[in-house]
Amino acid sequence: MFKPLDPLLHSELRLAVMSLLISADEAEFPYIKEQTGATAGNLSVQIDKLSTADYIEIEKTFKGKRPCTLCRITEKGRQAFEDYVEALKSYLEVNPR
Amino acid sequence: MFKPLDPLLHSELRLAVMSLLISADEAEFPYIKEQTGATAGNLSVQIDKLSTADYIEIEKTFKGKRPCTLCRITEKGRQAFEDYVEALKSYLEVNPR
DNA sequence: ATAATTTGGTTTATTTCATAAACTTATTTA
DNA sequence: TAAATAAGTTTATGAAATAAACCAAATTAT
Repeated sequence: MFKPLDPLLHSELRLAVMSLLISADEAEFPYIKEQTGATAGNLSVQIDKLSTADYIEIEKTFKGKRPCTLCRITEKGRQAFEDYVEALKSYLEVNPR
Repeated sequence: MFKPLDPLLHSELRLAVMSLLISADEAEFPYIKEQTGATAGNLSVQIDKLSTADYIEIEKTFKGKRPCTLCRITEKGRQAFEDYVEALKSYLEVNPR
């Protein structure tokens, strides 16, 4: 009846990050921070978790002289997001009985 | 960009409970337990929270000689659920940029 | 009849998690 | 060169989800 919800995605901030990355080739840490309204610390932690799960990949580069953290969604992440959305539907649709 | 998600509803079990009650006049504790696969303890706690927030109302009756806990969604709960679904969409829709 | 089991939960404890606060290092700007 | 800003990371804390333990009444088995 109710499909289990991937706990890694069922989190407001991580879901927002994934949502951003789904429709962007890549995004920089400060951009994600601004769009989500998250604090840097919280964002850092959540990005770590997504990265550890291989839902996203992190590239540490430089933009001029400043460090720049680039985030990209992986195929695994894309799939997980799709599955999550699918699972959510089982909660949101009105189930006739 | 991302609408905040009502933390009371952004919980797998509470969302499942609300989802059940949205499409049922009323439901008994054991039925909800069975449908959600939750343990009685967890369900009891989560139902309490929904009830404290006036998202659902609890009626303690008897079914023959046995106690029977009946749950019903309130108008406030129905509205909160709708708002939650609306907010969720901001995370799930692919945002063109 | 009474002991064991089941039903229908509640209360308490534990573990995880989200978030914020504090800190670090390098770079600009005043 | 001192202060402020940028770009994060690490640590600490408070809340929350879940499970485990518990309780009372009713039913079933011996």
